[in-house]
Amino acid sequence: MINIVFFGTPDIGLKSLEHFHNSDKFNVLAVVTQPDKPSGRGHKLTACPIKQFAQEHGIKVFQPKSIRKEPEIIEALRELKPDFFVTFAFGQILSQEVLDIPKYETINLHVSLLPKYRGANPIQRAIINGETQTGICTMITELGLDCGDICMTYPIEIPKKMNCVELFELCANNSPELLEKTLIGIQEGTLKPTPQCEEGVCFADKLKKEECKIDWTKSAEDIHNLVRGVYKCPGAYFEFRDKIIKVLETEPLETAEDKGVSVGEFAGISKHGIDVKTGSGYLRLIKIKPEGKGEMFARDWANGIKF
RNA sequence: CGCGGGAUGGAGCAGUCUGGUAGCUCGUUGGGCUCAUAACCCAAAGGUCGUUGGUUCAAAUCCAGCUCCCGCAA
Repeated sequence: MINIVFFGTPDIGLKSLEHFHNSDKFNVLAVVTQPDKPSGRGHKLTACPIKQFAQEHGIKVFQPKSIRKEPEIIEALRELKPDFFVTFAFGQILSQEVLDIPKYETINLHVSLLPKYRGANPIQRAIINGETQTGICTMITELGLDCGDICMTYPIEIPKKMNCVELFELCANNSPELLEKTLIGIQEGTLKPTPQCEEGVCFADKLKKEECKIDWTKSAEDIHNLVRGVYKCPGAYFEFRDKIIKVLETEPLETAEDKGVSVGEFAGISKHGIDVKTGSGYLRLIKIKPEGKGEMFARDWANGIKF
């Protein structure tokens, strides 16, 4: 039986926590997660998905504001005598004092093929940049940003039409197995972590709202990548009559025919969607979500607009 | 009590301020035109206007309560 403490916050780690909880090879001693925050309409305090799961299954929960500065929690973790810490989208930086607690190691799961896309938003950045492949990997957590030695990797293909929510799910689904193999490998001493290659390091910065505004002078392909890369979180958008129109699904068109409109204007409306001229090629808007409204086909939206 | 938008035939909207015949763009069904069509023409079906109560001769519209959906912000 391997004793672990799970550090995580959003639902991408839920599958992994669930896997450890249900496995008879592992024992989840406790969960460490971010404090409840006001969220949603009405600013009600909301527990994160990891905390909700832990509470429903009677797992002890710690919620430090900053784990480095709360000796009581650090002491409590030490007394649990864990074999491993597992971190997965926790959202706080650990201190060396914390890293030294587990008997073996602190293992982090990162959703990219390191050393590429270190940082906060690797999944979305990979899609925005038009990557055709990414992956997940486990690593030894060190003090720097996603710079520890790599334990195991698992590549994942990104089809041209996949959006970030689908990719999130793929990563989440493949994570439990990789974590399990990593922990067992390290415990048995059969797995030797290897340092990251310093060549090819790049960072996936946090997404800024401004980046999600569609710049029609870019190519149809680039905009398409942005749309699926930030799908629903927070969503690519443009403005129309002072309203924000989010774009959920698009398709770059092959046609080279010039329809005689300027960049950013609607070149045609068909039952398939709305075609917009971009800096290079045309982009067909298929599904959108106007401000204050639900998700709808672009065609339906156009029906209600009086041009 | 964070700020705001919305609920009207199957879809998207207008109409609400100023109460008085249920409207627009589509979709569906049938018919016509055409070599042909996703194009065009004609016709039809389809709505307790979110819900409850109030005001009124009369409420989608005015007043009050309730339910549900969504955007911002965090």
